[in-house]
Amino acid sequence: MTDNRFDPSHADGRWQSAWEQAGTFTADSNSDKPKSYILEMFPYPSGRIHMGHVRNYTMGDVLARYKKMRGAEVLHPMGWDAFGMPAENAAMEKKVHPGTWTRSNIEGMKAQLKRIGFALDWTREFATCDPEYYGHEQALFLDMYEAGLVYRRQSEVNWDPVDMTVLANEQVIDGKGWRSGAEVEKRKLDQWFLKITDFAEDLLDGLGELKDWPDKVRLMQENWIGKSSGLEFLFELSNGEKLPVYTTRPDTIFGASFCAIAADHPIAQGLADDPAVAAFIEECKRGGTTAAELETAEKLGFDTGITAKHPFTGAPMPVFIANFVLMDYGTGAVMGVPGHDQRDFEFATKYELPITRVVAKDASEADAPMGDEAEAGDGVIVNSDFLDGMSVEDAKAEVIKRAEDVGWGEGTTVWRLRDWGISRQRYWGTPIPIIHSPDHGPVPVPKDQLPVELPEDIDFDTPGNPLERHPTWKHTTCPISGKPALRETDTLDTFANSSWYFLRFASQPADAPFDPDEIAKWLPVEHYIGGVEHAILHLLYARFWTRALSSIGKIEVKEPFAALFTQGMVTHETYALGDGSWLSPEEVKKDGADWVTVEGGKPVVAGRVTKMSKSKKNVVDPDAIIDQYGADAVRWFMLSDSPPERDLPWSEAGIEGCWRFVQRLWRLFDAYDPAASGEDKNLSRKAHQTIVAVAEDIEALSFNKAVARLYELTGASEKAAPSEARSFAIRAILHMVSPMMPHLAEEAHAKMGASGLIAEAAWPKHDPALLVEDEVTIAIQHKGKLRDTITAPKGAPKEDLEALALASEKVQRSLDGAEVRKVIVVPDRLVNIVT
RNA sequence: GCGGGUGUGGCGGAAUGGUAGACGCCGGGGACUUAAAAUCCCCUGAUCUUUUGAUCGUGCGGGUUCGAGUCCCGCCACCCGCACCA
Repeated sequence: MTDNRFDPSHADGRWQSAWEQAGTFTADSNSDKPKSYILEMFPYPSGRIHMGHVRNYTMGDVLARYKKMRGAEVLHPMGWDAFGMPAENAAMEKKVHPGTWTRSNIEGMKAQLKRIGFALDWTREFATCDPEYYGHEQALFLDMYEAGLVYRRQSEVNWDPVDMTVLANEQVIDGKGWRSGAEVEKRKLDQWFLKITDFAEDLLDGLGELKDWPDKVRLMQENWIGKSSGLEFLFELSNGEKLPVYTTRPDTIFGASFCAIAADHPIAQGLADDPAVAAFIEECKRGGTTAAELETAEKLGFDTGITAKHPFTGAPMPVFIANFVLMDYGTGAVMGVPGHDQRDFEFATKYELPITRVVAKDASEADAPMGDEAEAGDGVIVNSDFLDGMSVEDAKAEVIKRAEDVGWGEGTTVWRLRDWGISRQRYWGTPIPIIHSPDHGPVPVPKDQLPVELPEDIDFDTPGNPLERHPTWKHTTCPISGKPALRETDTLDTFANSSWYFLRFASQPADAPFDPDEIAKWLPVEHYIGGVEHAILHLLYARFWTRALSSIGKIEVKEPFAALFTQGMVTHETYALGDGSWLSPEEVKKDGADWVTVEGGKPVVAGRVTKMSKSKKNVVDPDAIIDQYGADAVRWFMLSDSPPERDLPWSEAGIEGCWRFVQRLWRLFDAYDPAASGEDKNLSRKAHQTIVAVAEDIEALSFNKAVARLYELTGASEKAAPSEARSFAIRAILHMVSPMMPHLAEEAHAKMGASGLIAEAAWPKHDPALLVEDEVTIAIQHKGKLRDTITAPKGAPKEDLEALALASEKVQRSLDGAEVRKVIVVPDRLVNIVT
């Protein structure tokens, strides 16, 4: 008996080699075909590929292979986001060079990716730690420097005391370092910044054109950019100084009863000689910034004794130092309007400051008492002199106009977005190509001296930046004077590396970061797929670099990613012993309805389905699964069942089901008879309908639906007797599953005697004439409930359907002699009888 | 607090306002086999009913409609972002 099974352990490797030898997935920029750039977020080489990568790259792979079948020249590259702190941590823990560690991880992960059979153009592979890549990045940095988009200033930074480095605001989560989890400290350091705020308006407006991005991501970016408009104006203080404040509610200015300044505001700092003031400032800094702490934090203030003169009434108002005012937003000072701002309300209540109503539902409620919270809503201005009776909107404009006329203030726009601090006191990153000259200050490294390469001989015996303490590396000469000078020892934030890699994939000349003509051919990326965790940081920075490079004439394209898709996580059930300690899936087995340990049979609690994570031991290693079931079963699993944007629960039973289907298909392909004759109208129609539907599903990234339809057509083909239509259906299935299960498809394709690679084949053609049903099932309802179904010719006239419906025995029984008042007929669908 | 999302069988999930539960998984029964694996066939929302069938059923409460998982109004629960941003 012949072994009629598909054997991935032989087939997978064979076809992977065949594709590689044929250069099947090498993108040709000079092709006449329409271009299609499919990109998944490149991985950080942390050690091993995990199921999340497999899911992400399988989706992109299906799109890439599908696009190729539809006649596109596809660019589907892969590379490595290779700089970053884990490599340095490994260096410290395992005494291995970050480069060695990274390159070895890349080698291992590349081998893993190859086993899955992704249709990647490996000729374009690079790692961001390649001197060639980061050298070009340094060139781009200098281009931005020359264009005035880079500047250096002393700034208070978020200092991570564990990682000994500066963190971007985005990398501080609840007051803790995003990686180390350590409480972030404030330090003043000279830092390099990129002027992302110059592009705040463009980045915000650009979101409107990104129709194929998830609304969620666009909203998150919109909030992050945080545009607000209002009035910035000056208060004259009793000590002769002037205090600038910013408000979005100039309409409520007559309700102001105090001013509040941040603890690190210059005026507060100027008063810090007073021990009481100094103590209060200290207290403000101590306050936590976690959600829970902020929620419950009491509004605290310190009355400076200074008063501010109200710009309209001239009334003196106390100036407080307050713990709820942030120095780095607006001017670091606010006017307090307790009636219409909740924070001000709480503050005024505590310090017994006047709470005046200046907005009311209508003019007659001007004297309505305030409740126990501020009224931030819309209404009519009251108790406000010349503003009385105006709408909030009109009053805002009027106050701004008067301030500008007299000259004590002006309408402004304030952004939540800050410039991007890119200096990192780290070794494993792109060296910032600047030389600090004693005579000329910071001087760019001449471009012909790029790349500024990292030294190999470094030590990680002590915390801090190894570049800083390297004996020779930083010593160089000033490019202008030739005198001894020092290199900048900070490296670029790793997010810089991932801010332009998609350009380098599209074009990689040796002597330039990219060729703009090549970029124009491929960009924007048609589908960009990755995790939603990059919704703000990476995606905003990448958009910024693209716009910045566009603004200085390096490229034409303004938005890098035409469509974004954020896929869900791969999850798995968790298992724990009674004491709460986690168990891996291999350590447990099912005993009837219960879970027990494999060894000892101790009872196990099957817990929540959560993201695969090492700490919960619910990780499934792709390699082990591929060993057992081959690449195609895993790929099929990744596409089945769950919609791609939702989480996908991994299960042993599920992968076994996929494995069974792989074999089912194999048997079906094996039964293929090219010479079969005879008709099978139903199967033919189903095959043609499936060709259309699966294409639509893939284009909508609804892989789970495409999978379901392929199951259906497979089932129907299995049951059908040999016919020409069945042979057509089998060929169609073969081609339609080929982007999803490419190894099986190639193997079967070859076995059927077809020449060439199915990876190079075209998507099956459907015949529109064969899509049409000639008979349809009509639902018959009585009072909106289904009573019977009948079969009728497609396009049957309404009267016929009505007659057929009324002729139904079941319908007559349901009617039970009642008078038919109305009959609704939807052609080819249903008849609803109303009594 | 603000913003966004989700809610359908034991589970993952289908369903242009028109037969709810396609497809897959789990489960049950059977065939084949010395046996097992593999494979194949049947059943599988709930309740009642001998069959025919009937009633209920898409988080909850209303509404629009001949007809609502789908549209409208009001709630609830869970998940994810952001957060003292003036």
